[in-house]
Amino acid sequence: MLPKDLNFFEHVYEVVRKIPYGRVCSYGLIARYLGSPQSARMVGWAMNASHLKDDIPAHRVVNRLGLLTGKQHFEGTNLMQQLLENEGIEIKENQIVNFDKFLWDPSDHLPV
DNA sequence: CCCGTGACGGGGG
DNA sequence: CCCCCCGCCACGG
Repeated sequence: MLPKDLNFFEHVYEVVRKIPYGRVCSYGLIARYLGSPQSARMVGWAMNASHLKDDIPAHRVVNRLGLLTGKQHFEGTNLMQQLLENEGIEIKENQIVNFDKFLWDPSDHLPV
């Protein structure tokens, strides 16, 4: 799957929809799972466009260090953090505490 | 058409 | 910790 594929965004959305409640994933892992490891930016772009759809848990996508780099794109000043905290994820200084415990890698749970 | 700008990530200094 | 460069590519000016 290449980002040139017109359905790249849709494939990203399919993966994001499968991130379990209370877990998070990174842009890079999603790109890697889709066979386009260099296209993490496009995953971010897909999230940017995802606000049109209401069935995509975009708050569960963070950067590779567990930082809430996308929070500016959510309403208000703290919606992304609040949504994650509602799912039992602790955040300190914009960073998910015990990130490795919550990280969900699609390659470990979804078919190739 | 070129160019700057990114919800990114890896590499190097 | 800081910085820069590169690959990636959609979008707007």
